[in-house]
Amino acid sequence: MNILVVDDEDLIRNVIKEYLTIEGYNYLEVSDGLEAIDMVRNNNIDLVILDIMMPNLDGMSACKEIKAIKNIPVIMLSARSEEFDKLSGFNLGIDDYITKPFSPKELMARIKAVLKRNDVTDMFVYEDLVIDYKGHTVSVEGKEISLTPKEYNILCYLIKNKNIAISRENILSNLWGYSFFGDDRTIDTHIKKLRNNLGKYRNLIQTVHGVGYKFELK
Amino acid sequence: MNILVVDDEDLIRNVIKEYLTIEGYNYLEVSDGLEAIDMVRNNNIDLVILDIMMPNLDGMSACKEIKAIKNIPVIMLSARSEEFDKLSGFNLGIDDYITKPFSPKELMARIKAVLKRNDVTDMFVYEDLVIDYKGHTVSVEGKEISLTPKEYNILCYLIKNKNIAISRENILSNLWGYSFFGDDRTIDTHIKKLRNNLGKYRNLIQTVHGVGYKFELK
DNA sequence: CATCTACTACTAAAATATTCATAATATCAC
DNA sequence: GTGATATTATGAATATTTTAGTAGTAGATG
Repeated sequence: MNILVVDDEDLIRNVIKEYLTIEGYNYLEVSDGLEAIDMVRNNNIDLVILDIMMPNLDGMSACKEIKAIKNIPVIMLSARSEEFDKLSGFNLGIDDYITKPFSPKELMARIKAVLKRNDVTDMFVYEDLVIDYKGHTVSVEGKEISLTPKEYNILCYLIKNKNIAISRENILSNLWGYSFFGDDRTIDTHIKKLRNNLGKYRNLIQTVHGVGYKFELK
Repeated sequence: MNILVVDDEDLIRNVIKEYLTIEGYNYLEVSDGLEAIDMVRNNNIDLVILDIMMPNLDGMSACKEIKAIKNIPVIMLSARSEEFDKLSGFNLGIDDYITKPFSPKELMARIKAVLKRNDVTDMFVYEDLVIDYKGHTVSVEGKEISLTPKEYNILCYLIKNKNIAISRENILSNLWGYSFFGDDRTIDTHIKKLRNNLGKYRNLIQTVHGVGYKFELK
């Protein structure tokens, strides 16, 4: 289990490190949100502990990005004075929350709980189309199919919004970040490839003429 | 708006009742989780306010059940001492959260906010004519009918203005966006096709001679 | 450097929108 | 009511828009 700790305070990181190591977790650390995103993108992280107040990129934004890259559990840290932030976090998909100063023992308990909880739910299954979010794999009829990151992300995004027609712009702004000024139509190409890869499940991705696409489960 | 309050303390219920009534909401109450589930199953509840600590079935479990029955917003209540419970709620789809003791005014504000957030009014239902705005689908007698974008948009627009006669110009300027220099009469064709697609509901779209069209619900 | 991925441009195909001629219907003056 | 007139409905042909598919290039990755 690789756990990434993101906090700009050395003291905090060191305390958490000590406890994580004792508990047998693999420990990784960075000190701001941007590095965290990089880390998640390039390493096989299983859980992120994220401070809210950080330089470069705050915890909320980082959490959003992280969840977009890979749906791994995130536990947020915050100073007691930031109580209000709690609420705006509800929609970010935060998995747990703890206020500073916290007891390391409590944090460990929460990590265990979150990991356990996510063990069960980290799958999408429809007949024999299975998506293992943790392993980043998709299989059809028991056979793993290989998707590119874009294909995988689009699939997950459509599934997350299943039965909802999603516009190309929406997909772009959610999966490309905010810096893509290219052609909408690149989505079509990804969708085409995705459909081909999905084989007999290709028609779960419906085109909504004049709007975009939709993952439809009856 | 029917709001269900689930709490085993009479005092709390009464306070909330008083405020909800003032605000013009319809108030319903039960005192434990099991009753709450029953209530949601059999009544048209729009929002649930749910205490965490309750006899019979705790708030967390009740919330999970409720969300499974019907996707209505849930606001959780908890005593300050129950801080721990906050966390495990994150994955239950809780819409908001407030700790006791709370100011009724704040609770009202949250209710309003949650209702607004959830009120995308994403369905239109008349007998077995159903429009799923999110999914961009229309079904009659349980069967999905396929509408072109223009047909769909016109239908939605007429429904949005139901029982009001809408001129062709009005439709054009609202749904075509760009300045359309073609023939008004293209609307007639769309209406014709729309009516055909609506099958037994074709006559909900009435012709208002000399004016335009109207979606009429008696 | 070799390979995989993302993107773009272009063409084909499909779906949709519009026009137009004609039939049907409503409205109104009488 | 009747007929003249205006308005709407319909069917079919045509134009336009949108999406799918193809292929190639740029760019990233390892």
